[in-house]
Amino acid sequence: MNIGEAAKKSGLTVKTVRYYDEINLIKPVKNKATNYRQYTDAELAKLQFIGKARRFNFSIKECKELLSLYENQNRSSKEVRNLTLTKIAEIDVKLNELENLRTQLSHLVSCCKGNERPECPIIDELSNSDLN
Amino acid sequence: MNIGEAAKKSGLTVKTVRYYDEINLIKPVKNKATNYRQYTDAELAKLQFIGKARRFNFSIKECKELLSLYENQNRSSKEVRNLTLTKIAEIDVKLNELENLRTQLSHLVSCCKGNERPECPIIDELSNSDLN
DNA sequence: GATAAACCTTCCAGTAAGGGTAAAGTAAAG
DNA sequence: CTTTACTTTACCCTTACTGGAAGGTTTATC
Repeated sequence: MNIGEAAKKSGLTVKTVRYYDEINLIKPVKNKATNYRQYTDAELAKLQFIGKARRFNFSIKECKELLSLYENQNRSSKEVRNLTLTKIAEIDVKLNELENLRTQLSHLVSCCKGNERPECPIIDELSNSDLN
Repeated sequence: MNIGEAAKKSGLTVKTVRYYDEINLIKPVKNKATNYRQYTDAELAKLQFIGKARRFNFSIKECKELLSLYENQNRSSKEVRNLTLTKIAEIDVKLNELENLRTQLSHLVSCCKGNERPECPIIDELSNSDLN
């Protein structure tokens, strides 16, 4: 199938699919006559695989690893599991950071009257040179 | 003061400070003879202000807005408060996304034996062409 | 058969927010 | 006088694409 159909069926954009070819993630053969990319069903499945892994927040590099595990019939499920656990740990770090930020910003907002006057505890805090 | 000192006192890298000059965020005067950037105490304070706002997850563009409010003695605290509330809302969206991801990934991990065998529910789920 | 719409191609530029490195000028210390 | 530390500009690299221009191909319509 052509790139447009592959894109539609995988839920990716044509641009993205072309990009995955460019970075050697999923390289289709090319029709010699037209120079069009030709995607097989197996390649479509990989595109779908990548799309889902990306939605699960795996980076392209991690997707490459997952893809090679996906293609390797001798893989151990432990490898995949470990990759996923690492990803969860990263998400936890990010969650913590964001929760802290939220707490601090909420606190600032609760201190700020939010009226027409210039006095603003938020600006005051940002002006404070302590690094917290 | 020279850029090194300004960077150290603001907790930013020299590269970052130079970048802020480049994008017209904080432009110091230059010593004509040496072509070195000369930072005043007021500019140092702004660097510290930006550094803190960045740590609070404000983008450079938002930092520009906050900086102009910081410098505007006639600002209303409402403006600052609204910017902050918007930022909190963005953080909430991101928190939600991450929590969902975490839940889904945790579920997958709990289904995966993580042994030497190739059967892996995580890969199976990623291979599933449903978009969830 | 001509033409237009709907595909497809490559190439170039840009995003956010800097990081890395090189070559070269300047300053301070010994 | 030399070494070391600091500074300058300039350039490319990062992530994961997105947008657009200029042009080739295919399909549908007149």
